[in-house]
Amino acid sequence: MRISELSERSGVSVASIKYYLREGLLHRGERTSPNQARYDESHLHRLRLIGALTDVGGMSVAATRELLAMIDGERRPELQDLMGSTLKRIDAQGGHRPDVEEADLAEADALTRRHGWYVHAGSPLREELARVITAFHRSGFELDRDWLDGYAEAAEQAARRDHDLVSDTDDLDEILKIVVVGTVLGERLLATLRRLAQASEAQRRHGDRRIEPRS
Amino acid sequence: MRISELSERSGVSVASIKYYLREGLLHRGERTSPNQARYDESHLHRLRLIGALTDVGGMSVAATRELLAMIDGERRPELQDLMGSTLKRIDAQGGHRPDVEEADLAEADALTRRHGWYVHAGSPLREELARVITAFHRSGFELDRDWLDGYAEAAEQAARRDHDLVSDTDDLDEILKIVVVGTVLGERLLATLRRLAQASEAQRRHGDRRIEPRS
DNA sequence: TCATTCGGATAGTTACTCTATCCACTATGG
DNA sequence: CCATAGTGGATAGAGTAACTATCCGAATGA
Repeated sequence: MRISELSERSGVSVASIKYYLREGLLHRGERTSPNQARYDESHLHRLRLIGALTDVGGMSVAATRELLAMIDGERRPELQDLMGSTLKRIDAQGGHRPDVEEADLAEADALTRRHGWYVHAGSPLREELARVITAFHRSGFELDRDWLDGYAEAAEQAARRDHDLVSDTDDLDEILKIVVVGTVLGERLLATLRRLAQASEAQRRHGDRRIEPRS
Repeated sequence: MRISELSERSGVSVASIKYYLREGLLHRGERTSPNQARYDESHLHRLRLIGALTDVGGMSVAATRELLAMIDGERRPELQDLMGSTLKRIDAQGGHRPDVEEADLAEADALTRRHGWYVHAGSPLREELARVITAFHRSGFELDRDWLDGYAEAAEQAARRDHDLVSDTDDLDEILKIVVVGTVLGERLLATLRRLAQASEAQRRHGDRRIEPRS
């Protein structure tokens, strides 16, 4: 098919497709002449994946390109690197990092140790966890230990589910894709479910009571 | 204190503080003369909160303003509205919404029904859940029912923890603040913990095995 | 044939988040 | 009391991200 049909079928504008081609998120079509190319189903799938990662996953185009490059096997990472790399969609362009306090790093380490998690000392995830803890503190919250542990258990449960899914297959390409997409989309899924559960829990505990305007 | 001291103590540049003032995220200082104002601790706290929400929470300035307005009690929302509104940080400016497929809405409803969650038919969360499910499908995944339920249980566990925290107090202002900050920062916390748990689980299941380059 | 469409390059647009400059005025050290 | 550095506020500019529009010459298709 040609670019206009690809555009129609994917719902992505021709201009945007060209943009993704330029940016290297989408592989070029097969050239049939110096200025004519043919696209196929693989391009359609790729566009859908790009849409899922950017729209729902909230990833930047740059971060999406990196992730897709990993899926394509151009740079085969360790699982840890891969998860660290997806952090970049929050960092935006990874420029600034609010300083992490030493005490919060210690709190982060204590948490992971309580749960018996293996965390490399230089892991970006370790820093990120400390940063989130710092953010809580600077917002005026002291973190309850039980609350943190509850969250960690919830995270563990989700992670176990992810790996159960992976265990079904031996195809490395498929595993990688599941991990990548599962990390990004699974995060949105978990966040949305948490909000639903919160709203439902509020209903359950407080019935129809609303938060009233202040007197 | 004057603006330069506020800047030093908060680590936010004077220009940025002025920007937040302009944008209505930060309340004006007490004017002591036509062109002189005094700032206090409340401004410092607010700046820290802004930093937590934007840097760690990844929220836009516009979305942050809305959330802060709710905390300030200018518009007292229901819990559901409030959670829905935080979705906006993904929407960016709420412009485009990828169409949700009917079947995915049904799948979303089935999921919430299985868990006995109360979800209003017009809830933005219901649509968002369907959208995430659509994103999975369009990325080439069929969602395993057990996997989804596992995620839902994890979300429920996290939500219960949040409400345990809220139950400690009767101060509506405090509850609102906990819900808002807890929703945004808690999401980052849960996401980070999930990645840590994933990495750790990978280690546990596969030992030192790496993903090797393709032969 | 001849208007339409194509791929590709380049330039322009919009939105967001700051940052820099300007101004009239104020506080302060000497 | 004066020089100078700092202040609040307004306005304009800068940098980035993610498109979007325009242009071109070649190629397709009725």
